[in-house]
Amino acid sequence: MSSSTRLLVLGCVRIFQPVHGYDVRRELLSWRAGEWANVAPGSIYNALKSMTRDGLLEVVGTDQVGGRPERTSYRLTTEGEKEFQSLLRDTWWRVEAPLDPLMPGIVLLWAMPRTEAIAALKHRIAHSEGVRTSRQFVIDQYKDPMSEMQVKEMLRLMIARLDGEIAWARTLLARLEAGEYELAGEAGALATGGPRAGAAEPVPKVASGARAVARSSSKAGRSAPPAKPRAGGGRAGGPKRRA
Amino acid sequence: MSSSTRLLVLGCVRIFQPVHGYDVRRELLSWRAGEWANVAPGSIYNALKSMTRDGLLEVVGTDQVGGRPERTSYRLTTEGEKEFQSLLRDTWWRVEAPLDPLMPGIVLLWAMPRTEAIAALKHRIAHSEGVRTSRQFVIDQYKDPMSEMQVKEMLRLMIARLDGEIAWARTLLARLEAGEYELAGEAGALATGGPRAGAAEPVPKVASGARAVARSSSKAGRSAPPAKPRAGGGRAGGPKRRA
DNA sequence: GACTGACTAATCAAATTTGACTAACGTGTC
DNA sequence: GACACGTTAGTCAAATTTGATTAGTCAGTC
Repeated sequence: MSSSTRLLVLGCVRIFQPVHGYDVRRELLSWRAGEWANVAPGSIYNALKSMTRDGLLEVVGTDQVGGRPERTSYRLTTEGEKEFQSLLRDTWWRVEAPLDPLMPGIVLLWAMPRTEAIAALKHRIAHSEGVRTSRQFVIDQYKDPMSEMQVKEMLRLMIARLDGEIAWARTLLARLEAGEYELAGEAGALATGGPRAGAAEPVPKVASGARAVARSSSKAGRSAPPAKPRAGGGRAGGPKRRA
Repeated sequence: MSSSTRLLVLGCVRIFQPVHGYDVRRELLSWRAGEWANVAPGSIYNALKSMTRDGLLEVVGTDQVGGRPERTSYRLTTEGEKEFQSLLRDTWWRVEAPLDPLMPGIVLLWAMPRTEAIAALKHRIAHSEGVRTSRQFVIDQYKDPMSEMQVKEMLRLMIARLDGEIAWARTLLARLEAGEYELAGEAGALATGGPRAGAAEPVPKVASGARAVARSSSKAGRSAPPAKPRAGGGRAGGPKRRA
């Protein structure tokens, strides 16, 4: 399973050990972990099992109350404690960008009419501001000193990310309202993305036109299929190409 | 598959149709889609197949060059075009928080020594600023007018999110340096998270102590296992509990 | 006292994801 | 020409994820 799930389950067992799966599940769900990590019921029981197989957890025993399903209780092994420390460290030291559900939308934004894009952006901004306010409100109201850090810092990070997204959305909104970019149904924009104009040329084996898509710092020298330039002169999957 | 993958593959086929899987794969990988969405080779071929089964795509034909594996070419059906529009719309109108790999770290931060937490935060800030600069640089250098929007806006959103995270990290850093919160090995903090002090009480069935973890706006009234208060008085999975 | 609805504790089939692997083909080079 | 190396095109077993479903318990209520 993903290292997030491993860390979360390991951490949860570590706190409450010995615990059984259902308790871990309730705990994790009470953290709203389903909203920022992959923790569906099945994932938890699976994590418990596979980490037991890997020697990170061990079964303390099983009990049964009435005719209910048996409960299996787990606790960390020494290995598990090591792995927990290691995963926690990794999480904090490795800087990873979160998987962003909006990215695909951005890459394909040109396929939307400008009016809708503008409307959607306005909606996103308003919505995000609402969520922002509500989160801030929770922080301000929150009094339990015991879970100060976990809850408040989580909320603060959420707010910070929201702020970032709101700022970006405003900028893009301004650009779109100013007529920047070419969206669906405009000028030379392609409506359905059918075979590109100019696709007549039989895609000659050009040597290696640079295709600078998000050429960032991290992970230099990947061995993945290197971008091959397409007919049309190294476009990055863009829709445009005047006929 | 996830709707991100569906949208991405559908969008890609839509642009280049008719295309075969390998081309979609190369294109998506050239978008660095693997970094912000689930697009491994297998996922793409699977998406192609299952969307064909669902009637969103149709096979145009197959060809073969020499003794290489056969290539199957796909294009959108009318259904597929509708689904594409619908997914794109959804992506833009539904405001979803990205799955954040740092959240588990925050929830479990108390299990780390303060010195390491501070060091890690400093490292994160420095690293993020570096990435930020590099992204900005790419934007400034980027001249291809054809893919202006896709590339630049993606980078701008990444930068905006980074800015948010950096701001948050600075704040938390300041708090930690000021001695706020109780981390591993400090005062009444629990070292290993073993059975809580006070766990002697056999977890009586308390009625319903509110357990306000990230009680935010969205999704009121979930039917998920509602937080059951634990022995120890409604702690939110926190580590603390003075003996 | 039967019924309703919520809670407990998982399980399982189906769908999805991963990424190493295959196997033919091209190109350069010694 | 033999060999290394990268590319093309996709496959497949294994691991993981999903979430509906099972099946019994319990508190309230009509």
